[in-house]
Amino acid sequence: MQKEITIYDIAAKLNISAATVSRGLKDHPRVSKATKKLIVKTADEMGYRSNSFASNLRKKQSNVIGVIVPRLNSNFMADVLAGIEKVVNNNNYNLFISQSLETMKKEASNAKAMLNNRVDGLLVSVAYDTTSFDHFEPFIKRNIPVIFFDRVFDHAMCPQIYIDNYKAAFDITNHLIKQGCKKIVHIGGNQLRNVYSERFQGYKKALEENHIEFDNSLVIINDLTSEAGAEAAGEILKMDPLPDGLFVANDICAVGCMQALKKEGINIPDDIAVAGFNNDPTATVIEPPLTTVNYKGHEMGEAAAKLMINYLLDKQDLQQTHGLILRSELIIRESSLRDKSKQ
Amino acid sequence: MQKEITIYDIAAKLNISAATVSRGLKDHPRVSKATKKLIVKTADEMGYRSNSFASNLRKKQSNVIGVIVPRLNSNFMADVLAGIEKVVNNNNYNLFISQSLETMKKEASNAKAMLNNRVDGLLVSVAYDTTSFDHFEPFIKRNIPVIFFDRVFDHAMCPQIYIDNYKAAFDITNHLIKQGCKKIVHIGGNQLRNVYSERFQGYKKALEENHIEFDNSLVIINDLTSEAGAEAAGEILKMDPLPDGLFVANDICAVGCMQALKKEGINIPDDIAVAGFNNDPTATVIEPPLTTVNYKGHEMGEAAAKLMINYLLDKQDLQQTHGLILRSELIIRESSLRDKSKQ
DNA sequence: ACGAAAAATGCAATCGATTGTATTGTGTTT
DNA sequence: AAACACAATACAATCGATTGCATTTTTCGT
Repeated sequence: MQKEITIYDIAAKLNISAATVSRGLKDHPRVSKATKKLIVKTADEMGYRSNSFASNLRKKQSNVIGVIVPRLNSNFMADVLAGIEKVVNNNNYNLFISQSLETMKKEASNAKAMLNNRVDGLLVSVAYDTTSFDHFEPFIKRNIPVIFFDRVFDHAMCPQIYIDNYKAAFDITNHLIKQGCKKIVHIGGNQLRNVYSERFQGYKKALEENHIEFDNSLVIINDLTSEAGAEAAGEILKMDPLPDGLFVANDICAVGCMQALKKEGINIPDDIAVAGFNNDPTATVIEPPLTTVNYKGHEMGEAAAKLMINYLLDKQDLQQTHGLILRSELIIRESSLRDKSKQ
Repeated sequence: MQKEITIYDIAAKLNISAATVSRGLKDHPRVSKATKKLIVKTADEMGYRSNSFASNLRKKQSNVIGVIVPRLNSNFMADVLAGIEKVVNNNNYNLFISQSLETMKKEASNAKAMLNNRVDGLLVSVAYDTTSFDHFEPFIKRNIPVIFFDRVFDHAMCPQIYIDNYKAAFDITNHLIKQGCKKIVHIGGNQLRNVYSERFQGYKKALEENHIEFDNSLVIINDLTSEAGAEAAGEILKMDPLPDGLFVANDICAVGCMQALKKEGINIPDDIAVAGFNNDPTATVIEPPLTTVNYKGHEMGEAAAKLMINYLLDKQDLQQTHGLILRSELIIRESSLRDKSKQ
């Protein structure tokens, strides 16, 4: 194994100073074109690679952006990460990625690791049970930007990127009502999280506007997994009379619930019209295909990363953009579409 | 914003040397317990965080492991990453993650970035069109371990982690034949990649053992997306007589194909029995549920990460473990199960 | 209480790139 | 040919933690 080449080795070989080599390699205007060319050529020949540790130490920045997500193995998050990676990579930054596995404890320890590894910025979608901001305070104190996406946390110094969950939930519930639903069950997630509480509020608002009384016994809160969906189906089937509509806060859970309902002979959409949220791949595979809200993770990832990069490059004021609301769209499929002639 | 605290600040405050502080912080045996406690306490009070740049520079290691995958937004890869992250994180390493987007070009540029960022090791699942090892050579030259998983590349210095694709494909094809299939179509991916060529070979071998003549016109090679599956369905429907079995090299494509076939009135499994590969979430949602090969990405990720960590910690010989074959299992569902009484 | 061994701490070089300032070199003007 | 401007390059300090070796302090046996 060869010894690593440094700028000093290059300098020695060319009989010039290391300072000039350093400047030459990064295209500094104070180095003549001829010398530059020679330096680059020699560096190449000698198999030089810049030592980022030394450079980072001196420059006090790492060109690394940290990302903390609840889980890596979720379709939505994978999309988001793909979007982030694309932007970050195009700007010569690198990504540190870790998952909180939905607990604040791990989220905090991840944040600490990111801090010690001196990320230049942090992108976060918070865990299911995060209630405190303490683990992010050290970043704020040091002026390291923290940006929240999707599952956001309110903090004056942290921009947020999300969709209008309230409106989307309102629209989709409204749609169910228009299809003739009068008794609509809502399956939601932890109300601590904006995404789930807003979806719940949107649902309530739609009921209200349509003069349907809100009934708390029609609300089921769980962890929105497929299994939880199947369990919820059990609860639904016990309701008397049966509900005629169902709005679930995510597709995975909606699909799990649909499968269980179908097994019990429930006809969708005629007995119960169903709508989900997220436009998961399974939504188009289930029969009937699931009405849902589409919001592209890839775009959200790109938006979050771009905001971060712009801040890091221009040092523009982060507080100027406090919120960034991305577009979402209602996708109506057969799971909620009733034959108008029957009504 | 406060100035960052260094070991010198701590040393000054305690009237001891920076060397002792450094040793005290990392629990070096040559520092007395009393001093250690004092150092840690003071560091804590002063809000000290270690400067990883300086430490890395001196120690010539980064405690970072790089991962290059074809795509982040695939269910399987997300599982793998979750597994990797878990192990790596438990061992105080961090993850650099990037995606090649299935092109060797981006894979090479990612590898270069990883090299310059001085990862301590590299985990790779190669892109669709990777034909050369050149971009990994610099790692080998520097003794930086490179481990391939799932989509592996043959190289004497690089351990590989994968499942027995050949056997799994053989078994699943065999299963189709046992269900009475005589004319089985295979939809496969780029034959450059071990995973797809081995699945193809396993399919051929099963035909051979069952004295069914291999027919190249029954083989469709595409990029295994859902859309490609739908297209393939078109080709299948043109075959005369229709095939009675279908083995697809991944579930996403199989599901896309099934949906298209069903739309044309094909009955699955009675007209055509179908089997996929991967046990994607959609496999249990499609109707009828899809027979497939289950291999857990999470486990594969853990295995790859553990091998890497063990090497990095113990500097044990990497070449000892050249291949690590993980278990996979055939999951038989209704898409391939024919009523025995009918046969 | 003395010397030797053991324990605790300090010294100073090192890792490699960056950058403010100083110096050298080149060319132009008159 | 002297004087000056300006381009090109060199010098040397700096970033903060680590570690081999030297030095000081403590412990303990006799």
